[in-house]
Amino acid sequence: MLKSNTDKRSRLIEAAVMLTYRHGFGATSLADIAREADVPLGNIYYYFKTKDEIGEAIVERRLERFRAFTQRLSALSPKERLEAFVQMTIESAPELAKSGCPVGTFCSEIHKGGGPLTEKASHLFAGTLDWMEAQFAGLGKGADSRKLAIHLLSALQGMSVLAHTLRDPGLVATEVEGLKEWLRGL
Amino acid sequence: MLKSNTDKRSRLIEAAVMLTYRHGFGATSLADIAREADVPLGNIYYYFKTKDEIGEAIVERRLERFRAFTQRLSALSPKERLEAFVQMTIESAPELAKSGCPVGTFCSEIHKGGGPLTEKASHLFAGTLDWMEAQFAGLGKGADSRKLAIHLLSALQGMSVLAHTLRDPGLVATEVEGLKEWLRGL
DNA sequence: GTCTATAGGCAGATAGAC
DNA sequence: GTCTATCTGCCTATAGAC
Repeated sequence: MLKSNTDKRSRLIEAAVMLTYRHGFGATSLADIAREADVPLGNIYYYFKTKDEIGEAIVERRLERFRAFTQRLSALSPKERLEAFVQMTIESAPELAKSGCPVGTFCSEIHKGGGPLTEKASHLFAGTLDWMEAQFAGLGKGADSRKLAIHLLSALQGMSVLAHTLRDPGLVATEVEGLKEWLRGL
Repeated sequence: MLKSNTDKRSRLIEAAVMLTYRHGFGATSLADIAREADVPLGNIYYYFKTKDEIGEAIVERRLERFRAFTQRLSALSPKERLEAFVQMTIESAPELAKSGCPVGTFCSEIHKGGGPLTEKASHLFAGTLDWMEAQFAGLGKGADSRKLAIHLLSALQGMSVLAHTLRDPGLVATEVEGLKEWLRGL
């Protein structure tokens, strides 16, 4: 019973993560999520009281994924970790061109609403920035670390917006090459 | 009769531009636009057959504004024009932190839908890129001009996404400073 | 050209049987 | 815990009087 419980809940979140990434949070209906997860519409409300609660679950799932990803980099040096992070964006260039950055597009959309989800969504960027800052600090960048983290994330976000809007995955490789050179020169 | 006609139509577009910028295109209803423009709801359909047609009008209005802006820079040198462009983002830092880049957030949202508006919205970025490319070409950058244009627009978009999501207008000044230095060094 | 009233559909959310 | 049926409200779009 607990198993099927978490199974369904997890399937719902996974479906919500994917559909929201592809079509946006507002454009994804609970019926869409239920169908994708193969769960009856009304049953969603046993797991989530409101649609916004699903939004919170999406944020948490993405945070978990991010933590899992950075943990896999724990054996590397700070500089190698940062390089691995930007390398990841090259590998996901096709998805970036199709739907943009999963974190950036979600945050942008949610922040236009101004509702209670806004604060929760901010954690996604804040968490990424904190991790990047820690890597730059590990590189000996001291007080500049935060600024460098913002600069790096900003560059990746801009690249994603353009690759998405111009539907050009090749743009990712070009911009990332410049970023890697920038990282090496630090 | 023609006057009041264009008046109303123009008021509707202006209201749509503003509300869509603040809350997103999908989250803005025709009723919202009608109320803001002080036009009865049903009367919208005399000017626009569908909501998507309002989206197209939004794109066109923004393109006009962009052309008007670049025309005001015609007396300057190519480098001064680019500097004026990035300077503009500093002046609009408060709005950027509140609602993001008007062009970037609109394009991001529309591109998730995949509808017929998508192509139209692309013109916004394409037009900006073409203009930037022409300035870099005027600087003697030749074949590198397109890449430089993409890099500049990408940096501005990334900055906007972060300023928006972190609600931090101060971030704009910091990033633009780096961009201005980059421009001077070209 | 302008406006009111409303159709028709789909969204989020709930009730209640099982 | 699960699922069907349904409520309520808002959305886009239309009909039709003026």
